[in-house]
Amino acid sequence: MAVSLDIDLLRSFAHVAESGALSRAAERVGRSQAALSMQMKRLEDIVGQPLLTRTGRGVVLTVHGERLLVHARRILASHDDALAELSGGRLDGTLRFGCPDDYADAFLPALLRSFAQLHPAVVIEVVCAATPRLVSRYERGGLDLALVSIPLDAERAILRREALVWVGAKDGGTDRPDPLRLALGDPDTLDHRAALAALSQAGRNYRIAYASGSLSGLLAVVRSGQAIAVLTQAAVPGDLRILSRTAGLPALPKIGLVVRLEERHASPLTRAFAAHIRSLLPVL
Amino acid sequence: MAVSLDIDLLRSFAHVAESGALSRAAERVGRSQAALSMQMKRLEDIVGQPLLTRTGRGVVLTVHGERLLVHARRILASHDDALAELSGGRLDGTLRFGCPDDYADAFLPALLRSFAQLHPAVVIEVVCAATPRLVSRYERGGLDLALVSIPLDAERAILRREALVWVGAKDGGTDRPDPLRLALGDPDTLDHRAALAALSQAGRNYRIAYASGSLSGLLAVVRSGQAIAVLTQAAVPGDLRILSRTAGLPALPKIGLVVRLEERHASPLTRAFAAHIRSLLPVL
DNA sequence: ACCGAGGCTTCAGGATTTCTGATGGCTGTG
DNA sequence: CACAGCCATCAGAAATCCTGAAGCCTCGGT
Repeated sequence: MAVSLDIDLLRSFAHVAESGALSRAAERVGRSQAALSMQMKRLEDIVGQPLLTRTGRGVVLTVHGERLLVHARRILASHDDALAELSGGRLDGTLRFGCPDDYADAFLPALLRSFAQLHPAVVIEVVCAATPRLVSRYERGGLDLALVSIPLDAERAILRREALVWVGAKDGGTDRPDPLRLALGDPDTLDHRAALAALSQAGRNYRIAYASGSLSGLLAVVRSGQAIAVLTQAAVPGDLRILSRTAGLPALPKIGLVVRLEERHASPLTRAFAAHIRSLLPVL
Repeated sequence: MAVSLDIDLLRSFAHVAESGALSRAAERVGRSQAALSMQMKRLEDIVGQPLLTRTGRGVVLTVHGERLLVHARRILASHDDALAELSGGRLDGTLRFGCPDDYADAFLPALLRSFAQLHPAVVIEVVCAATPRLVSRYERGGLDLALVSIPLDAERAILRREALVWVGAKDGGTDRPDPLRLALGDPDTLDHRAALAALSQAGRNYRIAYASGSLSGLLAVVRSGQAIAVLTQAAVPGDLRILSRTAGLPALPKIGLVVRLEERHASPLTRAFAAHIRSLLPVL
């Protein structure tokens, strides 16, 4: 007797669960209905539990079936991710990928290099911008795929969590001017909003010393020691200092990263890159 | 040509990757070395990419192999979870399960009921206590399995994230006495510490009006309107009120939930229940 | 009440897949 | 240079899995 589940069996099972009938599931997976019947029996043998109860019209899941379905979906999702990333022989073509500029340094090199190793013929055009701009561009169809920041309390499955931190010049003194001088990026970004929210909640006075969409301009101001800023932890360059919370600055929330794409009409290449991000980002 | 990966193939592949040699992997999975060779070829056909480069001494993974290995481990972990939860025909015996008392109301009923449906012959002894006590009890061998809270910034894979919130009596006025009156639970818990940390960071004065390990005692004090408390969101009973942050109370962090067990020498029953928690908790 | 449609299971035969054991080639080591 | 360790390949055998036919059951319409 087999001791492992089988992807094909699980896929058939998922179809059965969705359609409520072996015969309809059989159509979808392109096999005879007898085959489906035998597959389900096999699955029940492997699991050692009944999964379906046969009614006159079709079948319904047992308790064990319901639980297995949860696992089956998870396994199938991982499996499809794996195949999307690796299969299809040589992929080629061009992909327009949007990446928040604060993550570009931290993630892009590893992401692009490892994907290029897998699929050397693919050209990836990277658009770096603040998340809100990426979103609008994506929605206008100007991107195939975008990595975006979202608040942590959102519903979606978060790929990775990043801390927001206060940063200042490395040699900056420990004294903080009372109207705190801030350098802030794009006004719609999470870090911008989180900074202001944290300060006003803590009742601190502040003054915006610099505001613009340009990350490098912002960093220049911070390096000059004229202001401090809020960045995602991964974006802090080595020559800046993370200001510990002992400095009297309010705590900042964490934010989440997700990948945006329409799973429905994405090309194999888009799927492959999405799967690559999903599997790599959590461990980078 | 097959269009799906196969769990057995992936398991063989994982063994090959770990041992660096087909022959050793063959021993471990109990097949001939020729079989392993053919399996790996099959896998390469399915994926459409070379996975191994044959050296004189053994094999090493290609770039594609490395990426597949990541996915393979994920898939195998899900698969083993599925089998652990469902298989083995009828499980029976007794399991000592530790659950933080603040989650007991929210999760235990669903968790125990659905597991009982799967394995009616199993008896689960539940120990409800604050996390630190569960941990010490677990470490003394007094529990087979425990659900525990940990800070969100920990390394481990978090099963679920819960918000900490301020709660007060439903009809409590909106005025807060300046030395805030707090009711706090076990002094080592995350909620206790988070409450004090948040208040002192915000510079609020407070006074501890009640402190004890008993959650129900604590709730009684809060109901009386004599004090406010910090609870995990899931633990707030319907007759208490969550104090919105507009009330001038400092923000509280979120915390994470993980399951504690020694994967090494856990019984099938323990594994089954752990797998059950892992698959159910995120969606409860 | 009866009949037909739709649905599931079972069975036997055959096609396909996958294993084993043997053989041979290759690569480093002593 | 011979040997040991390792992998690929091959042919036959074994196991698996599918198809198509036949049978049983339930439901709904006549």
